[in-house]
Amino acid sequence: MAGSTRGSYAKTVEVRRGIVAACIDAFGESGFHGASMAEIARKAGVSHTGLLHHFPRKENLLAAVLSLQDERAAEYLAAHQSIETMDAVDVLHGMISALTDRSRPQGMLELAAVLGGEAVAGSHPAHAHFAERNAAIRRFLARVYMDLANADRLRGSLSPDVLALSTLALLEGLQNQWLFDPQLDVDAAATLTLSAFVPELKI
Amino acid sequence: MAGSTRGSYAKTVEVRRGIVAACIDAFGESGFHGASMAEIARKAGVSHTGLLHHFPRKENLLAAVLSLQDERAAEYLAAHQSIETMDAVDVLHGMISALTDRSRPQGMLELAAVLGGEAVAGSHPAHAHFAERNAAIRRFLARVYMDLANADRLRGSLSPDVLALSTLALLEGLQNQWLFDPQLDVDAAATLTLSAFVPELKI
DNA sequence: CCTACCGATCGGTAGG
DNA sequence: CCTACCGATCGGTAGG
Repeated sequence: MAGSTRGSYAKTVEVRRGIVAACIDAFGESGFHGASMAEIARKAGVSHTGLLHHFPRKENLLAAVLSLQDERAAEYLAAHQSIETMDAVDVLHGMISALTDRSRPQGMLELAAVLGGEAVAGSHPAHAHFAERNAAIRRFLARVYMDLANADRLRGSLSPDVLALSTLALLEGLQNQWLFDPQLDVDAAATLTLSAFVPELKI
Repeated sequence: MAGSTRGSYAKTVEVRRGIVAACIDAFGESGFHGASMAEIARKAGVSHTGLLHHFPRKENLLAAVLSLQDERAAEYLAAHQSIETMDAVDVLHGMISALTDRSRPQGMLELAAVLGGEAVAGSHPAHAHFAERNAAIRRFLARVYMDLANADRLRGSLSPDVLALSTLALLEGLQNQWLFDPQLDVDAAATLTLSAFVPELKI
């Protein structure tokens, strides 16, 4: 009957969710190449072959994790109002406070940093994904800075494109430094540094 | 006789050098976990077991590569005058121009970026090494900025420590962005951004 | 004939 | 620095 069918589907969804959660854990800890299918299966509480039933290839796990990241990012933007109605300075503040936000579901943040770092390698299966993701963030930030420039809320003579590139580099770089040394106050460093270009960011 | 002994040593040194060069290539392309011992042996022109004769464990290869990096960095500092006699602004210029310097021996630069990115993972065998290396660079940069502050050649109110942290984050972040998109003019972005704090850096 | 898995094991390759 | 291998594990697949 329909009930049992729905039950089956529901269980599949749940198991797959658990597997992806295990991947976030495993990839965030050891990277894509450093994590093994066996380790992921163990963390997810399924057998090795059970894991393969749901995700026939290791790269399918990577794709699922990257999709979830994109989904979460879209949800975040939707929840925190649309980009259109959000003030540019609030956008920057939001990106900065996300640097060390431990309240984010599980280790999504560390995962992004670890995979993004590992994907610097040209042959990494997620290299193209992060290249496109970085370009998208730069385009987004360039619009933010363009808005600020048009409203005369920018200090200095740097172009929106240069500011976008340097901001992304600074934030990603600070996040990495923080993962190497959680003692560092990278939120303050980000705010103080960017306030040289966006005075309203002060404090 | 002494001659043959010397010959043996010379060959060992040469073979090991070739193996380390192969590692720079392989690790820079695929990362530590992504590269295989077989691939490294092939690149170095030795057998799998020949490789294991010189480096019994994969992590020994990583250690050799990291040592060579440290050695090269020390040579660089020695060649470009001692830090003491070098002007602070020239130091910053040098670090910026190193970002995309293709003339550096082989792929030492990409290697550093790929391993440094991969080592963001807490369980990575080079994690502690890069944590210490980052801390050393921050200490060095803090001294550079302290010198500039004492000579009143700094703009703004950021502390040397914050400037050091943000500078390292910016430069490493820009290097990563450049590896994802070599079209980007990251040297200009670095110079323009840092010139907000060090006016003499202009152009 | 589907699903959600299992225990066992494939051929090949990892580091050693 | 080679051939001949190991115990374990890799990603992936067999039948049920």
